[in-house]
Amino acid sequence: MLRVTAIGPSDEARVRRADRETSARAGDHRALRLWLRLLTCTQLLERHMRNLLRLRFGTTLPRFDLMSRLERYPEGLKMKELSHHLMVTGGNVTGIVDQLVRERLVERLPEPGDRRALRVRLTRAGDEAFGKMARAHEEWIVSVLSGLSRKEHAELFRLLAKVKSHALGITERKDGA
Amino acid sequence: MLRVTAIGPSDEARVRRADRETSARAGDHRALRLWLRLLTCTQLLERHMRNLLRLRFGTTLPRFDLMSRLERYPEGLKMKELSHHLMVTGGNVTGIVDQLVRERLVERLPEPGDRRALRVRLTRAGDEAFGKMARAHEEWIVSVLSGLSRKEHAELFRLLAKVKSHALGITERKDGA
DNA sequence: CTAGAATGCTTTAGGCTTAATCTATTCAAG
DNA sequence: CTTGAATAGATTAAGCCTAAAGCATTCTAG
Repeated sequence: MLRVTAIGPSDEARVRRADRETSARAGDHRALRLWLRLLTCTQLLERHMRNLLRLRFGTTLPRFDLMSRLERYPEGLKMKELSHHLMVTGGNVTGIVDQLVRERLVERLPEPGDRRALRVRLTRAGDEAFGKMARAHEEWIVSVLSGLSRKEHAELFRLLAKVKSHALGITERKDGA
Repeated sequence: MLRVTAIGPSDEARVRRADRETSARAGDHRALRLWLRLLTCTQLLERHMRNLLRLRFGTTLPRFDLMSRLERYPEGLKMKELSHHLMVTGGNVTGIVDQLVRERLVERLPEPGDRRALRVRLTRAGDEAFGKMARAHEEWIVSVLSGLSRKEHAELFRLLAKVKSHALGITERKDGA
């Protein structure tokens, strides 16, 4: 029941694949197809990264992201700041930091002027562990995106910026209609 | 500690936002920045959709996705096929179908020639419920992606296709190095 | 026919994520 | 100073998702 219509890679590839966006119907709106493709792409790459992080380093993407953020702030970040940077809820950050603290990769320090707040920082061990992972991670990303020319990279970057800023404009209105 | 260097929207927007990709350092590889932007964009849109589905219809994106897939196959799909289409594990599909069955939106039917397999199909109620949601969903998508011209849509679509096919080539190799 | 492999699905354990709620602390108005 | 609102973080309940293991059925060599 797969479409055999037009564009795309080899026949084998078309048959082998039947993911979320491949079989969008002809009548579907352009925007819908674009969204499905965006979603598929991201999931594909994200899954690839998750697998590699798990197999090579026994860690997960959220843990890696959090450490990656801390690595840019040697003085540490408050929980609130972390949750803002990572675009996740505070409760989520609490859980991930808990694990990393257990593994001695990050530490919670009191925030001098505010007894409510905590400052989270990479430990020395965390910094070292992150360094190794970051180098590998960047190689993986470069490799998985190497199908595009430098020019295409730039164009994709530009278009995504536009999507992002327009979406921000919409989602920041309190209701979404 | 935010970069105040170059491109981007207004100053307020730059300050207000501090998400995952905004503060990538100058030395980071192009590919890394592109990946972070792709991730941010997708998450932004995905979160928007999740919120709308929850607020307007009391449902979730995975449930919507599954029903959306079934809607294209009136004769139903086997669990295996569903998990392939949705790019998730079989166990995951089992759980989501369980819920939808409880809500009488889909039904499991025996597969005639194979007593191991099950065929999952929208019920009449499920089909009606999905119709309403799908119309709203498409409007939301069109709106959130309306910042791009028709030409830009096409270009983004093309570039993502390239990313996707290259990534598929890589992730299909058994190891990722 | 009959092992043994493969397949379709479910179950389990564990991690991620959210919204909502709670506690402690800080801030601001009177 | 005191009261009440706001803020920082943690906790809880529920859903999503995965990898791995398990069960039943089907297929395939011999």
